[in-house]
Amino acid sequence: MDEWLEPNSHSPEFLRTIQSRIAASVSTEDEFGELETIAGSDCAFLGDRIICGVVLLEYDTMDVIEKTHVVQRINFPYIPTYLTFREGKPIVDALSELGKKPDLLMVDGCGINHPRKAGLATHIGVVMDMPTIGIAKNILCGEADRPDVGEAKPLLYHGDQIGWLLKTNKRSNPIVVAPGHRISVDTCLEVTRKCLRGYKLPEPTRLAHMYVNEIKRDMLEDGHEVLAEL
DNA sequence: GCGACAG
DNA sequence: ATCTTGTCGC
Repeated sequence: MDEWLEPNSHSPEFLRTIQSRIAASVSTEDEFGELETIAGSDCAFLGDRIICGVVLLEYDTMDVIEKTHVVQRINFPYIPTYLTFREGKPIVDALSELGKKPDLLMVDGCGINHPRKAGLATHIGVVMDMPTIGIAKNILCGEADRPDVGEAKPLLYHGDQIGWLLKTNKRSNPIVVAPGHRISVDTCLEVTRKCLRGYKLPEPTRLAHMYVNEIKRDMLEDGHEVLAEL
């Protein structure tokens, strides 16, 4: 349903209806085979444009296979719990430009650790019917104890575990890891840990973040006349 | 009613 | 997310 990423109405009631349908379709079971590739996505902003990039990696080595990106006009404001309607479409478009679909997508944002169980990673996972994991730098909802280095503490919400607070290294604040779609709470942590290379963020998301910022830098140097700026 | 609140 | 240099600490 195209409506689910670019709603005709921006009324909170309508948006919540879409999210409740997403939530009704989420699976937190491990529904995927052996992982050969994994992709990460992230977005940057410049003027009235959103730059979305996707980096495809080889799962075993974390070697980069391919990168794709799209630049679109921003068509929705940032409103907590409605991030999907701002970054969802661009991510799906950049993802569709990959020559080969990833076995799993790591998204910068929440998964089921969302007030209505429909974070960005979950929304994209359901719409694209693919396994996804949400990687956030801050908690949107839920509570958890502070993990020690290398440790993960359960993120609880209404008595249920919806993800983890993971401290990936000594100098960084813990990150929030949660299932997006077609993956369990335990497995999303396992996969995320295998993608760590000493940095705060797992490689898929970290490289996607660097990628979109490179593009943004290039846009500022070259033809910035395309931008509406202020 | 007040505060919190992914990017 | 974005505006931005240096600086404290391991």
